[in-house]
This record gives sequence, C-alpha cells and structure tokens, in this order.
Amino acid sequence: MATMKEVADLANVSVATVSRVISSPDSVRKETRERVLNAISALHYQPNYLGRTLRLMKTKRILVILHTLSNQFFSRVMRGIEDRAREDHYSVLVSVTRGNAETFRDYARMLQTHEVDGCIITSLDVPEAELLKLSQEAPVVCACEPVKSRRIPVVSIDDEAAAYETVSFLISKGKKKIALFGAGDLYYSSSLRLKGALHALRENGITPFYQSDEGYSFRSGSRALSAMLLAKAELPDAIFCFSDSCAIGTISALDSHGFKVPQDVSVIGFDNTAISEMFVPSLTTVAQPQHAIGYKAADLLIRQIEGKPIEKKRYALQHEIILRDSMS
Amino acid sequence: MATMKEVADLANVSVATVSRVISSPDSVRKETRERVLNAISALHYQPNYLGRTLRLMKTKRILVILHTLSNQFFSRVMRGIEDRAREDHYSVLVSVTRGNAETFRDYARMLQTHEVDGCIITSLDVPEAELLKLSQEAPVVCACEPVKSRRIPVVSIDDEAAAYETVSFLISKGKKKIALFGAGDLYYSSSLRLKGALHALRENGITPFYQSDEGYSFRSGSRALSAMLLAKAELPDAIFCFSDSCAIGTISALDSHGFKVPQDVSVIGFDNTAISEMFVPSLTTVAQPQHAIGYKAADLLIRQIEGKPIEKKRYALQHEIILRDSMS
DNA sequence: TTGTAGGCGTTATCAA
DNA sequence: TTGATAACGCCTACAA
Repeated sequence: MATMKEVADLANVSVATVSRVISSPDSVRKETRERVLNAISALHYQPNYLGRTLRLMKTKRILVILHTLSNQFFSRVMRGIEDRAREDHYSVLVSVTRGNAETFRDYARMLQTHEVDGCIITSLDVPEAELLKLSQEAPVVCACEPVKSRRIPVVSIDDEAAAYETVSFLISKGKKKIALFGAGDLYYSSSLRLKGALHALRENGITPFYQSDEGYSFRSGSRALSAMLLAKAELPDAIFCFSDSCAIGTISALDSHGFKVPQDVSVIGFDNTAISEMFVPSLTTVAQPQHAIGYKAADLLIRQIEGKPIEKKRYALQHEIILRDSMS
Repeated sequence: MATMKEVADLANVSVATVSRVISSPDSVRKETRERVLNAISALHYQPNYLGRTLRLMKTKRILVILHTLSNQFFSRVMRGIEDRAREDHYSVLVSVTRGNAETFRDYARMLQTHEVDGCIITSLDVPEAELLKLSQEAPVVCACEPVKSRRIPVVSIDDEAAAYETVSFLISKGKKKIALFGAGDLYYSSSLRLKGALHALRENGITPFYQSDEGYSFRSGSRALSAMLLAKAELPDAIFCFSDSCAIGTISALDSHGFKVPQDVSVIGFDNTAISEMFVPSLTTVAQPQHAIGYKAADLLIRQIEGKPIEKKRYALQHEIILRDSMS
C-alpha cells in the first residue's frame, strides 16, 4: 500500500496538498490536482483508514452486536440497518457474542476506542446498568429486545400489547383451551408477552390450559410439547408459541406424536421469520417489522452520532398478526 | 477515554513506562508498576486500538465476508472460525456484501489498511483475478465455495465427488427416475455437483429425469418443481436438490400440489443446515462439515498471518450422506 | 529500571 | 494556492 507521502513525492507536492485533493478537491489548482490524481492512480493509492481515524476520531462505521448468526430474525433487521446506514455512507460491521459478557465487552470497547462511531445492540449480555453507562459514553441503540431502563434508546415492538391482541383474537375465534409456550423471564420480551397473554385470558375468565418456560428455540418447542403431553390428557385448542422456532419445534414434535396441525390443534408463532412462510404447514404468527426495526435503530444511532436530537428514547413499532395454515 | 499520557502523569512516570507495564510488565520495577496499575484503574484506562494498530500494523482481528446473514449454513461455519480464532486470541468481525462488488471492495480495503490482519471470504463477489491479487497482498482464505484458481487458499468439500456418491447411492437404492435441481453455473459448486451427478447417472446408463437451474433458494425449489410438473406427466423417484433451502422449497411446493414426501417422491437436500433436522419431514441431505470448514479456514488464515507455512492451497473436507425422513 | 524521542498515516492550522 | 508542522495515541530503539 502506497502512502500519502509517496503520492506527494511522485506528484512533487506536499502531503497537505494530496490530502486536500482527497477531501476538498476544489481548494487546489486544477493543474496540481491532476498531477496528484495521476500519482494516486499510478500508485493505486488508497487512504489509510487508521491514520485518518486517529486524526478525526470518526470512522463512518457502525457495529452491530448479535447473540448469534443462526437467528433468521436478525437477517432482516440487518437489512434495515444497512439500508439506513448506506443513506449516509456508513458501513456496518457485525460481531457475535454467543451470550458471553466478556466477548460483548471486547466488542463494545471498539466504541470507546473510536474504531466505530456507534453501536446497535441486540444481544443483552451484560447487566443493564453497564449498558446504560455505555450508552452515556457513546452512541448506542438497543434493538429488537426491550430493555427496562427508560434512558437507553431502544427500538422494538410492544410485546405486551401484541400478545394481548393475539390471545384476544384466538378467543374471538372460539379457542378456549390455550397453551402458552414462552421463555419465562429469560428475556424481558418473554415476560411482557406472557403478561399480555395472561391479561387477555383473565379478561375472558379463562385460565391458561398449560404454560411452559422452556425458551425461544426449536428444541424448547419439542420439550414443552412433551412436557404438556405428559401433564395433560388432551390437546388444547391452540398453542401460542413466543417464537417461530419454538412453534416449528412444537409442530415437529406434534407430528412425531401423530397429531396434525391445524386439524388437531392450532399453533401460532411469533416473529414472522423467513421459516414461517416456508414451513409446512406455513405458520400463523405475530409479525415483527424486522426491516423497520433495523432501519429505525440505525436512524436513531446515526442521529446521535451526528449530534442531532432524538425525540424520545423508546420506539415501539407496529406488529401484525399474519394468518397462515397452522391455525384453523 | 483516558489516554496513556494521563495515566503517566497521574503515576508520575513517562508514557514509555506505562506502555511497558501493559506489554511487558516484568520489565518494570514492582513499585512503579503498582503505581501505574493504580493510575490505570483509577482512570479506567483502556489502550486505544487505533494508536496501537497504527504503530504495530497488527490488530488481532480477522474479517469474515459473507453474502448474507440469512443463510443458516454460515452460522455453523462462523462457530468454527470463532473457535479457532479464540485459541490465538483473535476476534472476528463479520461484513455482509449482498453480492455487491463495491461493498466487497469496501470491506476488503480493511485488509490493505491493516484494520484487520486477515480475511475469510465466503462471498465471491468480484472476479477471481481480483481475489487472487488480494490474496497475494494480504492473508486471505476462501471458504465454503470452491474457486477455480489453484493459487488461492480454499477450504470446502469435494462437490463433484459428493454429488457423484449421492446419485450412485440413490441408484443403488433402486431410484431410476432422478431429477436434479441445481443452480446452473451461478455457483462453481453447483456446476461441480451437476458434473458429479451426471457422471453417476451416465455410468449407470441413465439420463436425468429432469434438470433445473433455478438456484439454491427456497423459491428456486418451488419454481423448479412447478416447471417440472408442467413438463412431465409423472413424478420422478427422487429429486436431488443442490441445497437444503431448495429442497424444502420443493417439498413445500409438492405439498401444495397434494403430493407426499417420501411416499410419492423422495427429496434429497445438500448442506445439512439446521432446518434439515427441523423440517417435517426431516431432510435426507449431503452434510458439509460446516464447523470444520470454518475451523480449518481460520487455521489457515492465522498461519498465514503469523508467517507460518501452509502445506497446500486446497482443502477438501469430508462430506457425508445423512439419512432422514424425506427419502424412502 | 526508566525516560527521550521518532514515527506509524492522516488532517488541520497557520504562514508563506 | 500551497507547504511546513503539529497533533491523534501508541510502541520501541536508544540513551541515561
């Protein structure tokens, strides 16, 4: 890699002039500029980000911290982030924590050392107090998973309302025996969904047919179903799973027990990930506006980076119940 | 963020001493060292990566270039990469190109400017000549998708052999009417798989029942099936899809036409992504050793970064046919 | 054992 | 319009 100094020597100018040709070409005489431009292309010169960053403390890069790459959900969120980032010429880097707090801190440090201008956090691997501190030191936005603190900018849906509406809808369709497959309070979103679901049941004088806290994963769905089959002599009318993965785990387990969806029981998922359209039967699910969440999160982040005000800290985007084949 | 200078002032030493406390603690007197350490924790000092990198031209970071986050396949490859990286304390950054050559170049530039020490490429978005050039300038390893050049280090499976064996196996199981759903020469891997499959058919005096080049995606599967149904009056014995996504797209389309898998037709996938276990019916598929591919790629990359020799350029890891419910 | 000083590649200020 | 020079934060000869 050629350096600016080499370009300067070749073009018989100072480094200052080369720098100007790059950042404000109009401020240098046409003839000189062309000489510099020629030298640049002759040497295949590319500005070194490191030197520039050290000087400017600006990178035009943002970091997205993910728990894992295996969650389809984030793929569409990422698209939203990228689309917004591109508008202002930011590039996006992704890091994966696998839930490890130390790994999280390693990546978060890129913020403090100005290797990235800001950070979108979807994986809550450290105590919320630490998140809050980070968000006070540098531009940070949480996305997808709600946080309790009202001082950290966060973009998600209203989980409680979404679950409330979904269960109300199920009841309006005549479902009375409703099982809830969630993740306990492993995720704040799950507690909120449970709260909303129970609220709707209570309002209709119904008690949950069965309740499970196994988690959001495929295996959680199978496990929850097995446990329920052991505990109860019959199937419910509907199983409301708090994630699509859990829902297909549930359907897959139902299948291996010889039960048909939706003939024997309806299954409702949550998220509207790609798999919900592809699965057989396709999944009725509560859609999260994944692209919009990513887009809005990136928007808030960039506003912060560029010192513009953000109106409020919490953004709850609109969910939607999508009817497909897994519900009768 | 406190700087090294501030720490030095607080501890009444020079920056050199602070630097030494960090990089080779034994070279400074115990008492001084403790004073420095105290100052460090008092100021919450964290070394600035940028300054260090600019000086050392070493980051202990590697970059993985992906086409998209929505491909489950890479999630396990990433785990392999991370596991190997962690052994030598490298951290891993991911970037997504969506097949855009300019985006690819933006990220690849991080290599040339020493923002990362090396790069694992899984998304072949630029002409192979450019890849070759890049690999000659900096540590680069291609992974998952084979490249034609023998001078770029690449880790994948032997696609041709895998497809050859799979089709031979199908024939040995009595399948005679075999359809091939591939991606034409959109990917080099697809051409190789096709070549292997056709070889096995020819060897047994069989012509392909039907052949499609729609692609590796879910929709490709549905599209290929519809086209086949239009072209032929009957179903084949087996459909060999060159990806799992394509396979479930095919099964899903078969289902909507009222056909059952594997009763009416067997469907075989490729990759052994997470979905192949979760789908109903579960997928018989050609497994790629995803974790091993990632691990080996990272291993080769780190060897290059640290100036160690790598024995050869091409590594074809072992594939395996995994029998599940989608085949009778 | 510790300090001084130069330099990594930029950009920005100030003079010329 | 251009150039010299001082940062940015760090590491490392070399000197003390």
